[in-house]
Amino acid sequence: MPTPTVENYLKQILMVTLDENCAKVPMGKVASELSVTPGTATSMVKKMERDGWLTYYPRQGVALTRKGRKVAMNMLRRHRLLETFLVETLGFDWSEIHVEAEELEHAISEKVVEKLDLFLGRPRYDPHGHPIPSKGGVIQRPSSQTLQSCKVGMRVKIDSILDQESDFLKFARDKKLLPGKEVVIISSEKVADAITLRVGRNPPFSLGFRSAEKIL
Amino acid sequence: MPTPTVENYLKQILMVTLDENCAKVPMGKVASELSVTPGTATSMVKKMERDGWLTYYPRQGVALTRKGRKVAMNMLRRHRLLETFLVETLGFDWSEIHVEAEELEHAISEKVVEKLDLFLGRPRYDPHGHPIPSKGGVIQRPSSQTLQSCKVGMRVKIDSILDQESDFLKFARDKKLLPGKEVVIISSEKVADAITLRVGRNPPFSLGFRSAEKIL
DNA sequence: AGAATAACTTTGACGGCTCAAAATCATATC
DNA sequence: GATATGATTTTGAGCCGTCAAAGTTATTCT
Repeated sequence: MPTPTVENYLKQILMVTLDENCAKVPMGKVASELSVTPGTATSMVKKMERDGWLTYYPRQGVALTRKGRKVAMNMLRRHRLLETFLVETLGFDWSEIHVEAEELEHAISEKVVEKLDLFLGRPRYDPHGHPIPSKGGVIQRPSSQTLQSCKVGMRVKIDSILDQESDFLKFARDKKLLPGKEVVIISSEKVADAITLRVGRNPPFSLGFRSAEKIL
Repeated sequence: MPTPTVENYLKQILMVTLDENCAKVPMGKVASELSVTPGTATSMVKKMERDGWLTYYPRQGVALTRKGRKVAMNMLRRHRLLETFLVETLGFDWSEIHVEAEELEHAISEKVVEKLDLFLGRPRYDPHGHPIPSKGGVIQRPSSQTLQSCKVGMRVKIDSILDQESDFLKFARDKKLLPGKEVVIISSEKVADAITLRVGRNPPFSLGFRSAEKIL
């Protein structure tokens, strides 16, 4: 039932609640996130409340209803599945896929989503390492941060490695960089785009940021 | 620049001209083809004329302009490429794909179309057996080929001339280059981008490849 | 020709989504 | 507490694509 525009509002609102971890998303955020004037956001949000997608607390923000959240999750699923497809199957580069997926996610039917999911081997993470919600709308809570975002000196436990590339996984195994292990961050240079770390007593080694993003 | 709706009108109009082989598509046909009321079709068509997509002959029908035809061909290409993908890659049944492709064709970017074409191995026919227009907008007419693709020395019969431009048609008439006539290919120089041919006993003359593409 | 019918166009209206600009409210500051 | 600043809401407007219904023109059939 939702129009593509509503789907976009829903998805964007969900993404903010998700990574801001707050209950109400303020209108300003909604507007900027959707690149729309504040007035537009307000009127749109009112219509969406009228249609039961969210509840609107004037001058405070919005929160998705159960119904809205379900659709939003589904959009996220589509988006991430499509991104995976674009990279994995069509050979797109990381950087270009977001916009493409943004368009396609509204046009793709549930049936196609399913077939795509199957074709891709029911992936759990998209090329950025973000978890793909299941059909039912359940999402793996990151509950952890990427290695890239850790501060120097921190001692952290590896939760999971998002990359599927066998080369990378092999490398990680060599370095004992495995789920459950504890590592110490020795340095993290933004300019050099590299992180140096040590696992237990093994010799230290470095990782590019791109790789570091995949470690939780 | 065209909106999805305009793209639909364009594609549908092209399809009618193509398989009805008539120059002007009557408004009734436009309306029914797009499942809108006649009034809607009229007003839409007027806007489209204003924007240069087609020319509108009141109470007679519409004909695509060069610009409109180009976009329409591109839509056809997308549609058929997508249908091929849905069947070939995702394992859909050929009966269900039309509606799906109809939605996706508006959302898919040129870049994705290209990658998809490559991924599918640049297919020439879709699952229904319809020819897939090339990137340039050329469509293989069933049972005929473009003049451009003929070998030197071949003697071929003109099936039809795709261009609507009166200048070109006048030129063709002068040269007796008409449907039904037989022509002999005298030379075909890829580097010079020209084909020389003779119609019957008339003096030979040359055609650029661009023009030659329009002769089946 | 005259009338009936079919094809097409006009008119007036609406819902979706958007903007700019003015009005209002909430908060931080002095 | 009064005020300035920033966030939000309201108002008035416009474009797109659509419909229903009334009006016009062409065509066909006696």
